Amino acid sequence: MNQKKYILTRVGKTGFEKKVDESRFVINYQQELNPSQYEAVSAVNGAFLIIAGAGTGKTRTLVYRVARLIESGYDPNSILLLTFTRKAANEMLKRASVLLDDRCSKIRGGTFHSFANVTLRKYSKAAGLDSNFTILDQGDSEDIINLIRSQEGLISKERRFPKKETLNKIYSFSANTEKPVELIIEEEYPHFLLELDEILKIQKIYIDYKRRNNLLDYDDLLLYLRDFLSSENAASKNLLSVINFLMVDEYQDTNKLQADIVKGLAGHNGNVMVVGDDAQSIYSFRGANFKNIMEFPKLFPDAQIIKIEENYRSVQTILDFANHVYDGAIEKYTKVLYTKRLGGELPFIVAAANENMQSKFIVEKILELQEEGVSLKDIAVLFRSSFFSFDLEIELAKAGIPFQKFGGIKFIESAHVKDVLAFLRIASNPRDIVSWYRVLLLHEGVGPKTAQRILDELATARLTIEEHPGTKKQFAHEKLKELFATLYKLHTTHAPPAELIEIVFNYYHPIFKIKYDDFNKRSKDLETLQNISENYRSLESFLADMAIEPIIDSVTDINATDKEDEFLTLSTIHSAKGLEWHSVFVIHAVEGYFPSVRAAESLESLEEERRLMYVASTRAKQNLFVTYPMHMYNRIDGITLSKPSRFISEMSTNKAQGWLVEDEF
DNA sequence: AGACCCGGTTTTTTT
DNA sequence: AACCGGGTCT
Repeated sequence: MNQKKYILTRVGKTGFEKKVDESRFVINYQQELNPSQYEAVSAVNGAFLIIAGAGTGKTRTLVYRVARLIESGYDPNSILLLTFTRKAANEMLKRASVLLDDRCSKIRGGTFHSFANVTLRKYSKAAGLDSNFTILDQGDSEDIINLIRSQEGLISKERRFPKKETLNKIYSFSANTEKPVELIIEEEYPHFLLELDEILKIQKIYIDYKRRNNLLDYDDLLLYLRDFLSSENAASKNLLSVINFLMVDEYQDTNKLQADIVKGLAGHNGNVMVVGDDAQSIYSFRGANFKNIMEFPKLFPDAQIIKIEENYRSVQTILDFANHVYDGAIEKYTKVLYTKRLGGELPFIVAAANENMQSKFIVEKILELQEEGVSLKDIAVLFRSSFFSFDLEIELAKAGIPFQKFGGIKFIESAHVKDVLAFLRIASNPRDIVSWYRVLLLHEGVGPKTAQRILDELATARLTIEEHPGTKKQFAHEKLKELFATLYKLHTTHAPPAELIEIVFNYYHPIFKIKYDDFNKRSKDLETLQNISENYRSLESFLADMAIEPIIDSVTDINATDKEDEFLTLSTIHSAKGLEWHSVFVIHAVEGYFPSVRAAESLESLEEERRLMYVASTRAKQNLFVTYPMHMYNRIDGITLSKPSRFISEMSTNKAQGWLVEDEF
């Protein structure tokens, strides 16, 4: 293995790969790619930063590089492709397989988090973990923090103390940016500076709590991975010796912690290619900073920079519009997007009398587009926040237009799904206290206090999963006997997840019916959960995927025509990242909504809103409609006149056409 | 004391 | 839809 690595390095340094005989490849790379794409694709050894604007064929470039490396004889298993979502990873693997052959699907790929999960379970011992650790989602983390917060007696009216959401955000931001909590509070939450000691104390208890109970939150996955990679132990060397080529997509949205992981994964041979676009950085709330992409050469001093500027996606009029949006940015790196797709209609800026008119306009326009032969799957409606689409969803349902919504409340976050998963999580990891708490609270007569007492008993091992509390006088609830018996059965039955879910359902069903008035609607979600579980053989992988991967959205979001594959896409702009459609609507372009009021506080966040508009408008290939309601309802003032978003009011008149929709429908 | 019920409030964005 | 706070019931 070592010998091979040595030879490869030599070839790279002598520039051998530049004289490769192209005819030995199945794919004609030079012909199918433009010169800058080709330069990126044919790169083999070394560090590369690819700056690629929207729609310039980023994915294409990565896909071709994978194919070329494999054609060149490298083991697919030695290529690791980190992407932003599982969807993106699968898409790339699929495209690469079509392009070349099935070898392409053998490469390693996924998100930073999913890669961390797989790696940490495989090398759990070396990473200092139990292999059956439970992954906490954001809600779980908040629940634990809240529990600690109330135990510490920090909830009182006189004292203004950060809420669980805020605490979690502070800790997470600290982990992702690698800045101390103290600094985060100074910079972002100076009003909590007086509470610093308590905030740090809670963090300490939280960290300790997770460690004791075999729990990892999202950030821990990355933290443990980083530390594992930088540790000098045999296991991590073993892993690194296999990974020969690292590729990272959407690099502009990675943060300091992820940059360290990149360094840890590629530091041993320096073979790394990252692809990104500073103009599309929209994840600063997760600690990403668009300037980080420019720091890449600091991480790998020999890095070569390749720019890809020709856009293949959109017509020129849409690019002009998008470029104008981005022109307004204060800090930017010059980049010119151009296309050979001249012509195209000017983007529309549509003012509707009110929100409902906006929805009706969109429905009307979609029907028109369909008549022109545009398929529903080529149309998307994008928005800043997921609740902006509520009114539209109703109108779409009335018009019988099937749609699927991405972003916003997810199937997995709904209370009833979390209930079921909690049972399974206890079965997998009896030390999963959050799940115990959740499950205990489902029972009549058990509230926070009783649940906490039972948890204390469990923590001190005076009570175990096999010993129902009915034997202890203080917990003489008949119901709990049955609960413990069920959990014990789940814990000891080694069966596929689908069978275990069956056991949970039997127990949970009566509770479910009492707890939720709308149990009929919700039971569809449970069916879906069971269907998903059929695909898994082990409980652990099922639970891990449910925590990390954005599986599917709530069935309640899908219009009656369930299995239909022709549907309209409704999506938050964040979830639309990397995707494209023939026609795109961007709704609610109103000051206070997009850009959001919350962004008004700082220049940086306003800048990010601008990039968000840039991302939204560059999703469109042929038609772009930016709409806004002229009147909006708000609880305090009733119906008020709204102000169009600065991103459209500053648009020069030759870059868009204005339309007005009044109550004519 | 602790559980439970009601009603009002509040929603950025994601792993 | 979920969270919080306050008031009431057991």
